[in-house]
Amino acid sequence: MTSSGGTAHSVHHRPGLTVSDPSPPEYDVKRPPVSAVSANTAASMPATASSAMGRRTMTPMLTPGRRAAPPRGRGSDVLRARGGPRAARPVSFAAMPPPVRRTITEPARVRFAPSPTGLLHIGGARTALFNWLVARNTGGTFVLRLEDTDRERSTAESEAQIYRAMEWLGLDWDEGPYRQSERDEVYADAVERLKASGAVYASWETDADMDAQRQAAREDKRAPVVRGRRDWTDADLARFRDEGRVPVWRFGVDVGGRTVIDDFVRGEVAFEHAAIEDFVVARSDGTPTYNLAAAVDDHAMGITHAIRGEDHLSNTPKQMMVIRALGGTPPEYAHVPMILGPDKKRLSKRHGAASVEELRDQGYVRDAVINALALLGWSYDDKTTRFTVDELVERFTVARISRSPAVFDLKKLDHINGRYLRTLSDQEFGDALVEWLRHDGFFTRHGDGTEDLVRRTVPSVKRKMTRLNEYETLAGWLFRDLEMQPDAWAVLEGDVKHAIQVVGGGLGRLDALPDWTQDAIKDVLLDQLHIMGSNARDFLEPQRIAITGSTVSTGIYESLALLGRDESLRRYRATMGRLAELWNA
RNA sequence: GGCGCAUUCGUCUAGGGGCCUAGGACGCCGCCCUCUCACGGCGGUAACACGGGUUCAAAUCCCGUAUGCGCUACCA
Repeated sequence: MTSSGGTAHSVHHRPGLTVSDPSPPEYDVKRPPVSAVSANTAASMPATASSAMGRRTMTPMLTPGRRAAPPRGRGSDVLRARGGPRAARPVSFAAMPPPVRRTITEPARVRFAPSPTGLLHIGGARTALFNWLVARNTGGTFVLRLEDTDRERSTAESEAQIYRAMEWLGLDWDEGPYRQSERDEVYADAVERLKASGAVYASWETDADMDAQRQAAREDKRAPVVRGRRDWTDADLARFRDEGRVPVWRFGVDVGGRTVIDDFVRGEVAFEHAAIEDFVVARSDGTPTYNLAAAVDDHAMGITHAIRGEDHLSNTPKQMMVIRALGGTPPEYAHVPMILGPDKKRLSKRHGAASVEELRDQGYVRDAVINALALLGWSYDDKTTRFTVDELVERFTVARISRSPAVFDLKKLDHINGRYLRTLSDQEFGDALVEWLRHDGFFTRHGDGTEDLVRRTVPSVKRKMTRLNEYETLAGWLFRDLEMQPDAWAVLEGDVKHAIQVVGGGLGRLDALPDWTQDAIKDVLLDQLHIMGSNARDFLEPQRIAITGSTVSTGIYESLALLGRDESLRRYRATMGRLAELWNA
């Protein structure tokens, strides 16, 4: 394998491009179910949120020398030419092996580095998940780092929300959270070293100067890059100082070079330096910019693999340059595709349940969300769509991350959520439901004593629910006095005479029923149905409405059993009363 | 404007020259089950962006075009 990342100017060779292997093609070799990674997961599988969850202590500054350099060898990379050699016959160029997709097998030190400037939305959560999966899968380390160098936009609430969302998802981090705002010395030190080596220079130009440069380049159809003058005379400098000008520090890009990223998901991506401007590394107030801080931290924290959104791809060469100028080796990169809203635009608050916490509030459960997130931009094979978290940990590999952006589909999440809920035992479902209802304030509204009743409804609601927030509409009628919903009343009102006959018939039989069990209720109602010669729907639907006031509820027999004899009969009579009133009017 | 990335059913995707008259899942439609809504079962609808090239053979490789997205800040 060539050195990934590639030094500037380096030429990259693909070993496979030289046709030298005469070994017979391995046709029909099914893709190995998983790459070698699963072997070492057993030991690292405490997938349950355990260790570092909530470990909020700040580990002090890390410096490059602090920990042993992580293994960088690629000897263990799985080189996998899918499908094997194409042609056994005359070797033509068209038969060259396909691009190799590597994966990560050695213990990886990865990081999730959100900027606390808003909600953790599903795009960020997905990135966090992928990193976490790689860490757990390889027996590596998951680092959480807050990129809060933008003091204006970073907020404590946002930071807290990120922690809450990650904890809910069970994405426990092993180190951190580090805050860049608390690592000033690290960046200052790095900038000093860059100054000393001449990698950066003071740029005295005004904003107007730079805008003019960019504008000129643009009109010239050239890359809109900016380069500061480095040949000011002493007199110039003296004048600037007199004027009170303060320089920014720019990275002096080696204009003739190029940087190649050997990306895990995109393959080799090359950038000519001529199109990269001398980017600012330290602002005039001395604070670091993103491209400096991110690079310095990845290096200082010994990050071996940077798995992040594709929006960072274009900035990657800058970060690689910084790290190299510091004498380091950049991490390897995997740029995952963006997640878009239904309108194919970048995800934002406008897109409904775009934040992780909103998903929870709407009654989606953790495992379903994880499952859905994992399938956004990643797949295991051509069939499998359900995964437990443990299975994801075992099977995830960056080699199977897709390259194109994905639209997040709530309908699909609904399906996964419902499917997941139905796999739970009644006990587990009850626990999840009660927890969610408590969080939603259900017991505040209906009283703490209702938990027992909620649990008794579980068998009736479980297979009907897709989201936990549907409980209220399905079973809410049980917890309040009879409230006739307009659409339900309309059904009875549509044929008052029939309604009176049918509801009255049901009431008569139930009133005389000796033992109030679901089976007995069912028998007697069905018997009455036959006696009246009515069809099931015409007879049974009014019964539901009579006691629930709704057209949507748990099953009718179950509902009556749950309500209890006295309350059921009371509601029947109330409904009959209203019907009689209407009839007499 | 420059640079980069991407493009398979409405959506998520499988696919890496012949296993593809393109597979799965969600959605949608129909049927069955049925006390509503669901669930479940069965069946159906629907895609290789376009144009060239390479090849006996292209969804797959190459080139171009189009479109979308990203970066292009003293934002991250």
